[in-house]
Amino acid sequence: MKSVVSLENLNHFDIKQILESGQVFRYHQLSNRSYELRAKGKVIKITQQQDSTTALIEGPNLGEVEEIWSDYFDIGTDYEAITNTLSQKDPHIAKAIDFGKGIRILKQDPWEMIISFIISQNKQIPHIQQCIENVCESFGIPIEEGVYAFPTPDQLSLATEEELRACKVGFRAPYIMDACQKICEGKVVIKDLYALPTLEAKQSLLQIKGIGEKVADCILLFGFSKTNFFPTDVWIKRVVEGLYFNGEEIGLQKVQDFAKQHFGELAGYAQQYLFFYGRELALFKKAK
DNA sequence: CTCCAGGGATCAG
DNA sequence: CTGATCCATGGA
Repeated sequence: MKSVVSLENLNHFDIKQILESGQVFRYHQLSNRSYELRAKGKVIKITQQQDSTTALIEGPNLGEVEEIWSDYFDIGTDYEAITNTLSQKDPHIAKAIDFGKGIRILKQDPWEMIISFIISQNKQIPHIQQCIENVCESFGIPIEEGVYAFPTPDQLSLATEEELRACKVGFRAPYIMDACQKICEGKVVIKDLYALPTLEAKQSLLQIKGIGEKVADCILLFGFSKTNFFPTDVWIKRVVEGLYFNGEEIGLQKVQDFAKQHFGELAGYAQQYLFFYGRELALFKKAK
C-alpha cells in the first residue's frame, strides 16, 4: 500500500545538493525537485516542496515511521552551526558553503557503503551506479517491479567470482568476496565499528582487500558518521590545491594534513561542500 | 587510437 | 618507505 511521510521545518536541505554531492549512488532524478531513491530496503520518491522547508517521501509500505527517514537525512544535526563555524575558517570554504548550503551528510548503511566504495575505485560515477545496480539485481531481493534491494552480506557471500565479474566489477570481484568473507566470519564487525575510536575503526576496515585510505575514509564518513574524516580523491585534491595552494601539486599526503589541521573535527563536512562546489562548477579539471 | 576514472595491491629500488 | 605498474571496463 502506498504511503506518505513528510519531513517538515527543514533548513539546510536541498535534495539536489544532498543526492548529487557524490555520497550516494542509488538515485535518479524524476523532475526538477523530485528524485527516486533506493535505500533502507525501500524505493521512495522524494519531492522537495516549493517553500523548501518541506519534503514529501512517497512509496509502498513505508509504515508510519518518520524517524527512519529523518535519521537517514540527518535532520538532527545542526547544520547552521556547522556552516557558521566552517565559513569563518577562510573565504574559499565560505564560498563553497554558500554554493551548496543545502548539503547534508546522509546516514547510509555501512555494509552498502563498504561494497559501493570498493566498487568505486578507479571508476566514474555513472559506472559505479551501473555496477551497483547489477549487483543488486543479481543478489538482492526484489522490492518492486525491476527494483532490487541491496544484498545483505549473507546474500552477497553466495556470489561466485564469475557471477560478480558478470556485474562488470572487473578486478574488484575478489575484493568484494574478501569483504563478504571478513564480515560473515566476524573478522570485521560492523556494529563494533560505531563504538571504536575512529582510527581503530579505520584499521579494522583496512584489513579488507580493496579498501585503502580513500575508500576507508568514505565508508567511515558516509556509513558511520565519522565526520572528521576527509576522503581525498583526485577531485578533492585538485580543488584543495587549486583553492589553497595556487594550483601547485603538493601531493595527497599534504592535502590530507592541510584539511585535518585547517578544518579539524568538521573536515568531513568541509569535504562535501568542496567536492560539490568543485565538481558542479567543473573547477580545476585535469592537470594537463 | 590514447587517456583516464571519487584507488589499491603488488613489486622494484 | 616511496614510486612505478598493473588491474577491468567504458566513455571522452
